[in-house]
Amino acid sequence: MSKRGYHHGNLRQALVEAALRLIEQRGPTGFTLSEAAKQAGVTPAAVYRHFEGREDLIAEAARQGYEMFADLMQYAYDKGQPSALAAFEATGRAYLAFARKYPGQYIAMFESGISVNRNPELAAAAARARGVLEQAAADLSRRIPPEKRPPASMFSAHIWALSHGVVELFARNSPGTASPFPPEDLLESGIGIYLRGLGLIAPDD
Amino acid sequence: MSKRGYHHGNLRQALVEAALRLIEQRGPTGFTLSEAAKQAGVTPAAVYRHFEGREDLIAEAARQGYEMFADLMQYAYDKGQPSALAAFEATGRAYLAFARKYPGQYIAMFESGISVNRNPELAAAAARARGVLEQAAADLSRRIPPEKRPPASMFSAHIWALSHGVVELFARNSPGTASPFPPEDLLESGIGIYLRGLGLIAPDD
DNA sequence: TGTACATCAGTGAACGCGCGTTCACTGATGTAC
DNA sequence: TGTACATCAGTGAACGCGCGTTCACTGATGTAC
Repeated sequence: MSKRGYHHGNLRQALVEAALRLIEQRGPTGFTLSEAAKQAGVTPAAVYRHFEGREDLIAEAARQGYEMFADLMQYAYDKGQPSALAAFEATGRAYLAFARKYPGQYIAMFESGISVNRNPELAAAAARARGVLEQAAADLSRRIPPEKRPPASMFSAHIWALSHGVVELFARNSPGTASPFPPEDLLESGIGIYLRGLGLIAPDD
Repeated sequence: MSKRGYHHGNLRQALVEAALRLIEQRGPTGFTLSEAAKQAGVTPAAVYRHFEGREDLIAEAARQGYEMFADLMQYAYDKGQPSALAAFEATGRAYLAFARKYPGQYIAMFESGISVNRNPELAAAAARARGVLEQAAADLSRRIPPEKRPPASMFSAHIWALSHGVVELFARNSPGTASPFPPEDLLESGIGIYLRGLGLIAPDD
């Protein structure tokens, strides 16, 4: 497991990590295969021993991101059990926590322009992440009388969209505007109002 | 006003339009100054008679987008008067309508990575757009008892985030996943539930 | 109406650059005997 | 334990490309007289 010498040891993962660092610092545009290779201490040509090319490297970064994302949300969901409400709220918080803690992965997943259907492993990881949120939404919506219950997938799409919007507009400094509120508060209060609208928490909670 | 010949006539605007077309087709990454010049029937060097460079051209495309965006939302707001609720809902719908109708502008504004503070004109246009939504939110929230009323800027931030999230995740085909619902329905139902949560529309509407 | 001239929007050639990708190679590693 | 050899992860040079930007120029346009 010597890191020095002609053979790297674990170049594949080192390249993914360099790519994540670059994507985080310079955005998906600023990322280059050559720079990632350089940061891993290796010639650009060496990358082709492990990946098909630039896009394939980004896709692997995104895949790893989705795996972590799904794990994190699953963990939050489990921890909130047996309360469906607690599980759901923890899952929502995990979304933002992930975006904050792993910005490189988040950007690779949602802003790099790579399709989630690029390869089966990536698609599977993304589906798993989506599944956790939908499960949490389904659990919670079972408490709503069936005739006024929205489909669980719509419910979770609302929360996903709100979370994503908060991340993109207020949790990143890119638009130049300082966010008016801490993103965590913004998301938490938004979800709170939404759940009240569904009758899932008391109006004067 | 002859379009042919040595002098173009209105090259500046032609370049902006070519840029918008390219941004729409290939994303902010795929856009190049040279290609925009070519599409406008002109040498790349000619661009420098009208813009400082590539970024400046994108910024102008975004500025025009913000102006249209603000106009559209202002029009929707006015049209919904005197009902605060109708005005607000129309404004929300205008958000999505803009994103759909002017994808090039939308991408230049929100996905190109250019800062809204890049130049004063751009900042002013963006502030005007934000102002319309905040006004609509403030009007509407006046109906909520003061002690349980969230700040209007938080209120409008929630709606902006939800709208933006719906656009990014479900109104574009980029993630590869077919959207589970029409984005318009998703946004309308999401806003409906949210407003119910604020007590602004009847629980069993 | 005609001529001289200033203006300035465009040309076209050139630049240096870093990119992604390919290729024949080399030398470190690990295994068979 | 030592030697021969297969494997294969990395090298380094080369490629063609299109990019953004600069520069001295040219020729169309419009105005003054």
